[in-house]
Amino acid sequence: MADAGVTDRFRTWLRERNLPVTAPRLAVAELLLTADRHLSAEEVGDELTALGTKVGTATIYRTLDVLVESGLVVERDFGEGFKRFEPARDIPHHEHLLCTSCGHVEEFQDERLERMTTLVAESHGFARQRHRLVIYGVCRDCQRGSVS
Amino acid sequence: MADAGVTDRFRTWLRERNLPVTAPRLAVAELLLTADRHLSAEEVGDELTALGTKVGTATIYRTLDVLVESGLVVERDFGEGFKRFEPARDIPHHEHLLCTSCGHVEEFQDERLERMTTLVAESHGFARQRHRLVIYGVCRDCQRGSVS
DNA sequence: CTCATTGCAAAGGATTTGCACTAAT
DNA sequence: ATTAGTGCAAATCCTTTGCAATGAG
Repeated sequence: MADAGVTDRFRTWLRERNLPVTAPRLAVAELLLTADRHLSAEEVGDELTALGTKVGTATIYRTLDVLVESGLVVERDFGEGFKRFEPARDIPHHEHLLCTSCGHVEEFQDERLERMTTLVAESHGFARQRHRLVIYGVCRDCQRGSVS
Repeated sequence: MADAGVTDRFRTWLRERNLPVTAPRLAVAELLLTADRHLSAEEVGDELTALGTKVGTATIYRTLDVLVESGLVVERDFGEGFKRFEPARDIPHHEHLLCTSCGHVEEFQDERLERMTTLVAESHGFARQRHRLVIYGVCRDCQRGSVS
């Protein structure tokens, strides 16, 4: 299965700096790197428990930090009161659409945004570092049926 | 002084729905409505204490809720781990620039953003509700001198 | 063996809530 | 008098930290 390869980058990254390659770390990494959704720390824990690979909360948070540091995972804050994590794909920078009804997240890109934010920052005397755009709305599915 | 008039809108709003017009509420409202910065709940409390008008934390949060409900104040989340509040001015919608060094906040407008986000949302099947854009960078002041 | 990681439980920061008490109308 | 608001402390939510036990290299 190709999935095994997903955690290899993390394995390598750990070995490169003589950090222990442990089962909990690999479990979190594999789950997150193959995830198709933007997961919260709690969700990561729940999914792992469901998979029979229970990992302590502290370890989850600590591993998430390591994954973010490794650059394999990106941390997101959509103003929900907690953070979500997504695998860092090749996409250089992308924005998010968040369904305020079910929490579903979609992504999109817009190069104009990059230029626009740089110009705005400059005109205010700011040295731009990054930006964050989130569009809130109701997704297709939620617009239809009841979301019980 | 013209400042007194600032809280009148809040007074009226409260009276209209038979809600008690209390000293703590007016204190929070006056401070916030005349603020020139985006304040956090904690800052509101500190400033009030400094002014000799100490208000309990719970009351501050409860009053902030009321103020937001009244539409006189707007709540912002810049991903700092806490919320900030600003008086709702006439500006229909504006974006923010946040200095990652000192926390200074500046605002700007861009009508194109409104249109762009609506189009993007539509193309993804989302019914757009609102959006949030924050540009992070280092402000002019922080780019110079040391920020001790 | 040695040092980093793990897990649990306690600690933290921001915000909320329960409740007896006080105040607005 | 009523009814809602107030402050305090306890409680919650998400996340971090202390520490003894465990495991990777």
